[in-house]
Amino acid sequence: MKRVTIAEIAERAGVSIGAVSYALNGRPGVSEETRKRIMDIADEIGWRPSLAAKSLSGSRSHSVGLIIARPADTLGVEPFFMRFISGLERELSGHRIALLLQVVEDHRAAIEAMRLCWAERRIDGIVVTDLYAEDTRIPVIEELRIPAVLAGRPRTDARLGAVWTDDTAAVDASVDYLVALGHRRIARVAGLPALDHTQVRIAAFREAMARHGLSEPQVVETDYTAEEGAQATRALLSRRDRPTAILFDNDVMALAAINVAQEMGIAVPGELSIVAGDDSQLCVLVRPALTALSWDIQAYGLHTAQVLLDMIDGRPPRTHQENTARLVIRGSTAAPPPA
Amino acid sequence: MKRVTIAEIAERAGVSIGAVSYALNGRPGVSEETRKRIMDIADEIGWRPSLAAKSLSGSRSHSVGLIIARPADTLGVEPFFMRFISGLERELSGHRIALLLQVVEDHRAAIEAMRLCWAERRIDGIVVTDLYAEDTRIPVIEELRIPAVLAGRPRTDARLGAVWTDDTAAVDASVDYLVALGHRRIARVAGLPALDHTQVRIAAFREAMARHGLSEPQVVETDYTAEEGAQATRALLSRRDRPTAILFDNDVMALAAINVAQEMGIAVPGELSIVAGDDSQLCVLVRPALTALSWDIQAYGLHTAQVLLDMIDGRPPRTHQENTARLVIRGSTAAPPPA
DNA sequence: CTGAAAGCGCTTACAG
DNA sequence: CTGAAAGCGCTTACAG
Repeated sequence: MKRVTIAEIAERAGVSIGAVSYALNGRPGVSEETRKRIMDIADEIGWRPSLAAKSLSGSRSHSVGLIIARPADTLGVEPFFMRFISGLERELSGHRIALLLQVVEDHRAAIEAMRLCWAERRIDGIVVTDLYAEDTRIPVIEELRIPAVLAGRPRTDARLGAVWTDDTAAVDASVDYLVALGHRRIARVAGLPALDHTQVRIAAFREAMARHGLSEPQVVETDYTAEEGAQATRALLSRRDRPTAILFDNDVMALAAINVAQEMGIAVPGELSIVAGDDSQLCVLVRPALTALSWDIQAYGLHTAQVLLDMIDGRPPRTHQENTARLVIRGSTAAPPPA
Repeated sequence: MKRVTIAEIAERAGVSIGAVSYALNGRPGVSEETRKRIMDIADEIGWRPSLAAKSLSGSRSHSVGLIIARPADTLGVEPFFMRFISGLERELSGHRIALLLQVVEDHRAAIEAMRLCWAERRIDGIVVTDLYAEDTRIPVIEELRIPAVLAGRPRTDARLGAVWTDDTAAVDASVDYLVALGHRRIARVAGLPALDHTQVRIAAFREAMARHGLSEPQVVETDYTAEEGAQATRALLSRRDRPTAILFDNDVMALAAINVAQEMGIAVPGELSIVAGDDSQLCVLVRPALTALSWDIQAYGLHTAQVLLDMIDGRPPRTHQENTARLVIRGSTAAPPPA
C-alpha cells in the first residue's frame, strides 16, 4: 500500500509541497482559497501526517512519558494508576499526544528509561509520580532539561511543573471529624515513609492533633500492604492506652484492620473507629463499610497533563493544588466508647 | 544542546556514515576491527539513535498500541489492566519497544484511534483486549493489515495472533469442586454478555453441569458491577429452589453477594457457597475469604507481547492458550446444608 | 570491505 | 502570496 504524502496533495492541487505544509499547519503564506482546496484534497485522499517525518523535521515526538517505578506485582493492587492514566488521556488525546507508558522496578531503572527515551527523542515531556522526599530522578530531569511535571509537591530548586493534592486539608478533615465525635486517642498508620506525601500527611496529623490539645499521637509507618497494615494495627491495639480511632493511609490496610479488630474481639465502630485513606469500591462493599477520604484522581491526572502540555508548548511551568479531597462517612466510624 | 549524530561518529572514526550505520546495526560490510572502533566511539560520546530518523527511513516506529475501550470510571475497578500491562512491558522493554496506551469510551472510538495511529505510523502493531463475540474492530484491523494479537480466542477468519485463557478448564474445575462437595443446585452470575469469553464460560458451565447430570442451571448475565451482582444474587436466592452455590464472573460481584446473603439471613458458606471469578487482594481480606479462580495475568500479558513482536518481525501469527487458571480454596465454600 | 548518494516525508528559511 | 531547496538523522542499494 503506497503511502499518501503531501507530495501527492501538492501535485493534485498544483502547488509546491511547501505550500501544502503551510496550508495544513494553518500558517500564513497561502491564500484562504488555496488553503481550502488543499485541505479538501487532503481529506479526500485520507492523508495523515507521518509522525516520524514530522518529528524529524519539527523536533517534536508528540508523545509524553509516564514511567511508573513500582514492583510489577504491587501495581494491580491500587486503582490509583488506571484512574490517573485515564485522566491524563482525557487531556492528551484531544491534543493528539500519545502516552508512552513504562513500568520499571525502581528509581535507578526509571532514570535509565528516562535518559533513553529522551535521547531517542521519543518523548516531549514526562510525568513524575510517587515522589520521594529525596528523589534521585529530579536532578537527572533537570540536568537533561526534560519538560516535566511532578504529580506531587513542587520543589523550590526546580523549574518543573507540579500538581498535588491538599493532603493537609484531608488529614485535618479526618482528625476534626473524629475529635468532634469525641475521640481523643487517635493513631495513624502511614504509608511508605520515603514518599514525600507520607511525611506531609504525618506532619499534618501531628499538627492537627496538637491543635486539639492532643499531643504525641502514635504514628506507624508501613509499606502500604495489608500485612504491614495488620501488623501495625495489632501493635496499636495491644497497647494499654489503645487508640479509639485509627487513620490508615490507604484502603487495603483499613480493611486488614477490620479483620484484626475482629480477631481481637474489638468492635468496629463501637470500640474502634477506622478511616481509610483512599476511597474505592472496596470501602463500599466491605462490612462495616469504610469511612474514607475520597480524591478525584481523574481530575488530578487531567490537570497534570494540562500543565505538562503547556510546558511543552513553551509556556512557563505552573503549579496547581487539587482541592478535591472529601471525607465520605460510612459505617466504620462512630463515637468512642465511654471512658 | 547539539544532538550527537552518526555523522559525528563517522568523522571521529574516519569512515562514512554508511559504514557507521552498518556497524551499529550489526550488518555485514564492515571489518570487526572497524565495527569495534565505531561502537566504542558511539558509547563514548553517548550516542543514541534518533527514533524519528530510524522510523522515517526504516519504517518501524518501535511502538505498539494498546487501546482500551472502557468507560474511564470503570477502569480503576479491576486490577486486570495494570497487571496485564506490566506483563506486556516485561517483554517489550527488553526489545526497546514502547507501549502506547490509549483509553477510549467504546469500540467506535477505538477504531478511530486505531486508524489514526496506524496512518501516522505511530505503532507497528496492536494488542486487542475485551473481545466481543461480534467485534467491529476485527474487520478494520484486517482491512488495514495491522499486525495484531488478540487477548482472546482466535478467529478462524483472521490472520491474527491470539493468546487466550483456558476458561473452560477453569469453569470445569469450579463446578467439579462444588459437585464434589455435594452441591447440586449451582448457579452462575456471568459478566457482560457481549464479551466473547462470557459466552464461552456460560457454555462451559452448562456442559460441566450436564456432565454431572445437573441440567438447566440458572445463569444470570450482568455488567460486572457490584450493583448488578447484588441484584442477580438477590433474585437467585429468592427462588424456591435457591442455589446452594453460585459462581461469579469476578471478585466484586462475589463480594456483593456476601453482603446480600447476610442481609437475607443466609449463611456463607453454611447455606451458600460462593466462588469468585477473579482472584485479588480483596478475596483474601474479606470475611469469609473468597474461594476464587486465580489467573496469572502478568504471564498472559507477557505471552501476548511475545506473539505480537514475532508478527512485527515478520514471523507468522501464533496462537497460544494460557493454562494458568487454578482454583484457590478459601472460606466462602463448603458442603451444602443437608437437604 | 568502504564511500558517495539517494531517499524516507515532512518543515522552514530564503528568494522571487 | 508561492516555488525551489536545504535540512532533520537515519537506512540502503549501488558502485568501487
